[in-house]
Amino acid sequence: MEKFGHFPKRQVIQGAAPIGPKRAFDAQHSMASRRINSRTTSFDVAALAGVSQSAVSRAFTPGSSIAAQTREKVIEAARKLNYVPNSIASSLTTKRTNIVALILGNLANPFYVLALHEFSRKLQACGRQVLIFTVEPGAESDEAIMRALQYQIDGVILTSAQLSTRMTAICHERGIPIVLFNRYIPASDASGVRCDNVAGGRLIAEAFLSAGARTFTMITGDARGTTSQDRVRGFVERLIEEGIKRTDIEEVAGGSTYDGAVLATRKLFAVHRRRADALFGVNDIMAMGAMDVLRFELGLRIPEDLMVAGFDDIPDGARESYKLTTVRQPVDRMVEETLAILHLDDPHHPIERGIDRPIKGELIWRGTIPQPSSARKPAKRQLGQ
Amino acid sequence: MEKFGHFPKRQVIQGAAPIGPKRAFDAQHSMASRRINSRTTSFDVAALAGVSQSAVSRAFTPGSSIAAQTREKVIEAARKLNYVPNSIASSLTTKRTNIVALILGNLANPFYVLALHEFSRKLQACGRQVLIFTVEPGAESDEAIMRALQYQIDGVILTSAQLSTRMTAICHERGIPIVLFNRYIPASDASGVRCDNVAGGRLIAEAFLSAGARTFTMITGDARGTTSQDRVRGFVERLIEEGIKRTDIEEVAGGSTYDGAVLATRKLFAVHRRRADALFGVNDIMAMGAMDVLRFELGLRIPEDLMVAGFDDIPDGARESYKLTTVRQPVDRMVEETLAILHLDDPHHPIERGIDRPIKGELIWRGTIPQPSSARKPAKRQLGQ
DNA sequence: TCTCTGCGTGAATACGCATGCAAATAATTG
DNA sequence: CAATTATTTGCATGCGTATTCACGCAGAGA
Repeated sequence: MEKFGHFPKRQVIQGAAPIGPKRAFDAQHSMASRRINSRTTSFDVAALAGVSQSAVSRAFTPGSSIAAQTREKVIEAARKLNYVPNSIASSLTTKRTNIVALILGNLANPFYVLALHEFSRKLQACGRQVLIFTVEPGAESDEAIMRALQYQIDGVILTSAQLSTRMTAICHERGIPIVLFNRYIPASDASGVRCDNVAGGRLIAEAFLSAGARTFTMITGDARGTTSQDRVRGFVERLIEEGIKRTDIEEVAGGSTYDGAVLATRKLFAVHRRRADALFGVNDIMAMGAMDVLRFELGLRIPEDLMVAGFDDIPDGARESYKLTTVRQPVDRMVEETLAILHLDDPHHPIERGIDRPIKGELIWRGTIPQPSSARKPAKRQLGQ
Repeated sequence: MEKFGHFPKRQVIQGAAPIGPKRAFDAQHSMASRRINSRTTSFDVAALAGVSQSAVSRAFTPGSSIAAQTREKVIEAARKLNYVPNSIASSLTTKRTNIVALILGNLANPFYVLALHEFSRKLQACGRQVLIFTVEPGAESDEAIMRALQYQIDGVILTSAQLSTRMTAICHERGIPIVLFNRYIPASDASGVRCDNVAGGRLIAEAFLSAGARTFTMITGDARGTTSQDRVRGFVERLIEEGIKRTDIEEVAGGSTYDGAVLATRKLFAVHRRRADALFGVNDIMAMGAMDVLRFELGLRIPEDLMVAGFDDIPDGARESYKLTTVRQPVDRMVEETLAILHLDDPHHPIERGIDRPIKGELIWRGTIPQPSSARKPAKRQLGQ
């Protein structure tokens, strides 16, 4: 891809009326405004409103020192010219772009779509923009972060992608906060917000146990991330406490995807002819992949023949086809915490390093585990309308 | 939200070695680089490499006039300082941000996630960034577009949101191309790329007819958009051609969402006790909502008791739980065409107005319509790995 | 050896806006 | 009414980079 291009010079119109040195500026700009693609600038507005460019700037800067009447004049002139302030230019002086980079590693998992939506909503609500970077699942995020830095973003949010120590350092060195979403890196300088995955794993174990399960299978996710590991850990921990033998818990890697879980389930049950009472998909999308294989390829009934649980509580899992019992990750609060750690409102706030903020999830009973008597109504969640 | 903040002035260090006026610039910048949050600039790199700032700029501009040896020196110095060019500053002079605004109206429909992913991938591949705006479904996109304009984006892509004539005009006036994705507005200045929805609707009708259906129901989407209308039109058109009576085709609005389709289906079949051979969900997500009601609330078998078809071919519909027969929208080509109309590579290309580019979809046979003998293997599509 | 190209280079400047500073005006007080 | 104080305003400048212009210099041709 060629980066260079031909950018036309401003044409100097010769026949213009003679003007004094003081008006040179205005003239230059009003000439320019005839050109196609020329933006109208604060000078144009200033000229029309009969004030200085500073006044225009102030009119659009909340809290700055300007008379209400002047502001109105300016706003009116701006309206006439369809003027909008150039955020790019403004960023150059303020050193704030109001842009946050969101690095997405796995859009195939609806959980991250949920997160994206929530981030976008909340950031838009406070006048920021979201710059998206998609990274192939499991790939390094280094390149994406470097690109983000070029755009002088105010902060970086990283979901499901690897983060190198070097990148963390580079961001911090520049005063750019970076927060991991739904993961954390132990003993790292990078901060992160996540669900309390260990506790969540325990909730699932608890649910299975309460329904009488004694032998278990797990489909695990990305082995490099703590997220999957922690869920597994909490799950196993709780089972062991209850006297389950480790040999009665089998795990297979499902790569965090639906398709990966399909393969894993086939291997587990069709090839190895594994018998188990319960299957824990370390996230919902994998649990759903497993369910489809169990039901449609192996002819098993859920939960009668085998119980299933997931983790995340994505909207898809709530549908009648799955009615997946799961642990709800409180996306809303997680997003809130993530933004809080970014301190977008206060550029001078020292960067929060090494924070690990686990947030409790909640067990959502639906149809894939027989429910004890002390039951509540099944919960549901929606995205959008 | 306060926009203003206190930005510390650069501290002038007094005890610095005496320097000539020529080096004042360099000194200022190298002093600055000690400050927290200070970016290293092209001047810093220039100083270290022993060249002028122009040379640094040229080193990072492909195709510019610079000796290979000089470029290397500069790149080396930049590497040492972790320097990356400031795209914001560069945009100020080039008038190109390499940012494209993507306005999303309905992330709850995986089709748009698919599109987002593809846009992101393709744009990143050619060195552009994607600035995301989410708009509540059905809401005006005006505000989002105005925000995008502030950021001097190079183009706007609009999915599933209303576009006012005024906004189209404002964008065009500024030389910003705007393209509708998956919709078009008749007799409008705005260009758009979409699937050939009429033809797609006909494909579905054809499939139903080939399986022997004679009475039909439809769950329709957004009545304001042409997308749903066209699919319905093609569908009905083909049925009428085959001698189906209009009274044997009923339609209910499903609001383009899963939940809306659930309600619509209940109304249609549970309340009105409608009988029909086939149900056409105007998009996959609605067809899936309908299927879940038909199967789990009404106990109907698909396709034995009732055939179903969707439109889009989202990955979710391909799963064993649904195996939805549908029309595949060629996202890949649609995205390509959309970007082509944007002409990002050539800022001087006149804006393409009023283009309507329909792209043929393809019928994907899966399990929800009994398949005639001339069958192919069911197709599958994936997002991500 | 001396012009004629043409490439490489540095100095200077513009891009559009925010802000420190000082001047000017308005509001307040004694 | 004069003396302050508070509020507005304009001027000038800087933010970091791309690009124009003019100049230096090496190799080509005469």
